[in-house]
Amino acid sequence: MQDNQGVTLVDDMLWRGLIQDSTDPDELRKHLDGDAITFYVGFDPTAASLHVGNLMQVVTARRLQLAGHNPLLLVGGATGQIGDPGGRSTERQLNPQDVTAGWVLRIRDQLTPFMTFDGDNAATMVNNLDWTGELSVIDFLRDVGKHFPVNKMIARDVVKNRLETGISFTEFSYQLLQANDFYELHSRHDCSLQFGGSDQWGNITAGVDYVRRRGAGPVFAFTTPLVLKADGTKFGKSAGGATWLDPTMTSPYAFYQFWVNADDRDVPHYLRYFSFKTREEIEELEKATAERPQARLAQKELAFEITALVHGEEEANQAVMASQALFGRGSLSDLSADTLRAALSEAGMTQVRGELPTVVALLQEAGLVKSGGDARRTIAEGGAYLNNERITDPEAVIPESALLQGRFLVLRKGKRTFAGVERV
RNA sequence: GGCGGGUUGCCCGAGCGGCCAAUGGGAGCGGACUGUAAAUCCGUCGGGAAACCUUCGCAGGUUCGAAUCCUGCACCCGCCA
Repeated sequence: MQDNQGVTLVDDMLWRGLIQDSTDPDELRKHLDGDAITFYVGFDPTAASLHVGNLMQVVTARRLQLAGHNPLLLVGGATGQIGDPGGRSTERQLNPQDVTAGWVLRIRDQLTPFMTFDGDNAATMVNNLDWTGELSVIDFLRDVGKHFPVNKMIARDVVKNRLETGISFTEFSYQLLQANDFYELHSRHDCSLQFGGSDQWGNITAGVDYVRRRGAGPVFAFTTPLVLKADGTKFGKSAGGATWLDPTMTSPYAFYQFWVNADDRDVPHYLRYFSFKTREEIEELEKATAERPQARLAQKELAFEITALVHGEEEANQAVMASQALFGRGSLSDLSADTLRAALSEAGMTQVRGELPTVVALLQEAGLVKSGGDARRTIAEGGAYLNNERITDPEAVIPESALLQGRFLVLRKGKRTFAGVERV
């Protein structure tokens, strides 16, 4: 598998830094750069939507499919009910089964646009509940459990880290389920490769070992690196919480802004991990950033590409347009009614009727502050703006003349949080 | 089963009868500097315009007055069995 410039899939992935750990690197290369194979990557339904932290896996699966391999996208209806003990110090709160089942459907829908489901190497959705749900306790303990030495299970980092603080048998068993998934997918779909985030390495190798113990295989695996941020904070969090892929949970505008605001030092990594641009294009962007960082060219290109991938090109264009209108140099009063409406809708629009309220009330209604005190504080700190002019009097009633195009107000908190108001 | 320790604001963590809406740190938020970046510095961080109201696991009680004392309940963590 290689493109017309002779760069193989593995070469490209190595350059991008997508391979953190792998079983036998030479074998992995032969496998991935050879004939089409079937691979799987799993997503557990632990929330109603995937977030940018999951994007690495989604995009990598797409990369492999574009290179000609056959994807199995597993949404863990079974494992999602058990809970991966990894990456946390306390027991998970189990969600009701019907909630998890609902999330499975949503996440399946969410994954769909990233992959192709027809053609020679069509992707397939699978759910481990299909083979785990009916497994009896006796069968599970005899057929699966017998292959897992507890001493090895305990030695795995994720379990070891929890031994002090506590881990239930439920979560302790998680690795058996994931290992069994690999075996089942190997038997049912001839799946020979699993990948996942580096936090999944233990679970993944448990699967590789298990397949071998059952006399099948060989199967291969690799993990993608944890996305790190230069400032040491967690990737994916931005003002107020996670950045979700679901447009009702994180608007396309906010999603676009998430990427635009990426730290200069992180952008080169993000481009490699998430973008489908070529190596030459990426290196070009890096050069541009080094020369004129304030132009944020790389951030903008990255933000557009990822937003278009996740939300479609139309939404991405809207986000760009809104960003230009709101952050642009020009005066807001120069914007047309249509542009204002569209831009503010992207940022979040609130409607008010009749008399315009005080700025404190308006800031609250627009959702920029969480209480009246918060609004007053923000104004006192000089962080509240109406139509890009700093608000100084919290009790001021907004005059009719402030309405842009006779009906819009642009509220801003701090440097970059906008909200629109439309008087109807 | 026994003994001891713990449960405080988003998180960590002081407080141990009034001066406590509760020290300190982190996160968050705002300002300055910039580039919608980083670093740094400053400010802010329950609700209320205020009076004042609601918070310190839950429910009662003692007291003029409790996060602080007592009783019961729940959960967590050690040590012993």
